[in-house]
Amino acid sequence: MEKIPGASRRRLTLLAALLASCKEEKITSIQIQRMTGIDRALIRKDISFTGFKGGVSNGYKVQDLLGAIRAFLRLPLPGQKRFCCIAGLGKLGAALMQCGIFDESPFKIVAGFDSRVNRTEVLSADFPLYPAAKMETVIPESKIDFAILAVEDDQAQLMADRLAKSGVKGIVNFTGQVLEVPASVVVENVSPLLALNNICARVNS
Amino acid sequence: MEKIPGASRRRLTLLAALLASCKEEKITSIQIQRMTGIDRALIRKDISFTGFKGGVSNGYKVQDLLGAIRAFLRLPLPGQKRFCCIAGLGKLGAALMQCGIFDESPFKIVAGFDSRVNRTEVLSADFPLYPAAKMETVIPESKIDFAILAVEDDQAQLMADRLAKSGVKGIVNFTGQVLEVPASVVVENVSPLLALNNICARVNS
DNA sequence: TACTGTGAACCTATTCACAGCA
DNA sequence: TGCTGTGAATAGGTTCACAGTA
Repeated sequence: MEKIPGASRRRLTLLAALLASCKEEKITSIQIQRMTGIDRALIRKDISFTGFKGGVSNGYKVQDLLGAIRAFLRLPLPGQKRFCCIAGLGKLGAALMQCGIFDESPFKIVAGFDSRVNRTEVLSADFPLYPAAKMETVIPESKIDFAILAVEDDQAQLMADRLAKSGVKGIVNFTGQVLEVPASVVVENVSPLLALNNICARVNS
Repeated sequence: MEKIPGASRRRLTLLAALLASCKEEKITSIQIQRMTGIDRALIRKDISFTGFKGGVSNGYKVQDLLGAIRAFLRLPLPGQKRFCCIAGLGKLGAALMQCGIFDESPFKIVAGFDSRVNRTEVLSADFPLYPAAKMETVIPESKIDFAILAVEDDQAQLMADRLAKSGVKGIVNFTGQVLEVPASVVVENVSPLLALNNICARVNS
């Protein structure tokens, strides 16, 4: 992929999510500005990075633009499942695996891990649950690329180390811990506590 | 607060989280670089924005630095609870309210809302659960500043509108929807799907 | 007319490089 | 020596302004 500003990449990912749920046939940069708060010139600039030139005087065709962004960012399509696992099957991890948000998505949970045997035995899912000790073998065998980390904070770094060692490329971090990972692993922090703190810092500034 | 780069503010919030769980007495910018991947010069620059000058040749005192960052960003301390609510008591919302991650935090969930009466009646929590129709009265009365949005995607914008109208200052958005909110409301997107897509975009770049 | 696409200007953010200090 | 703190240089990101187009 051609090098684009990291900030543009994040906005384009967000724009793809927005377009995916857009009911209209066409959309303009001004409408996108209203929906996202991002300046319309910046939106057009971001779109221009993708090489998409389909815009005409009354806006972009939603599906075409979405396709262009997905292709440019190499975002997975719903048909091309990427395999994920959940590490940590407490209340939150169990809810994530059961709540169905991945159902229509390009991501498929194919394994769950917990260090407590009773969790993997008590819970049921339409994919296998393993004791955490099996991570190093199951993750490569099941071709798992991404992990959702939902363990207790005090186990977070330990599990992140094992996920990294097992070869995952990315971790969605629900824990409050800041994870130290090799450069080959990317982390997205989605801790509700961190998010609330970020909100406080933004509100107070 | 003096104006600082938005990127610095986010990093300082992350640094505060890291320091809060740091067991050592002192820490250097190089150690922080190792733990976070952020360049050490940038870390020192960020710290200098807070006005903290406590660093000496063998690093920063962790507690002092943490205090300085919290004061500068006006982050809440565990003792000064900020009141929050959860909107959407499905599997994910219910797990968030029960999993205890807010227990030791400066955030206290004081209300839950769901548009389905059976959810508010079936679930139990140590704070009251209300039908969504009560949001506009309960939120101001209970002095709720922040909301955790965990409804189904198709209700997300509707609920965000009502939260905004009820006066919340910030929304932690667990849904896959991009929310359109007034400028007075800040949104932090923590959708696992968006996070996974961001990871894909970063991995492929 | 109302939009897109984009060079150029401007502003923000990051890195460098080094003085100052324990 | 090994760190912090910070001005200066560079790189990155955003906004402006306008030509081009349906």
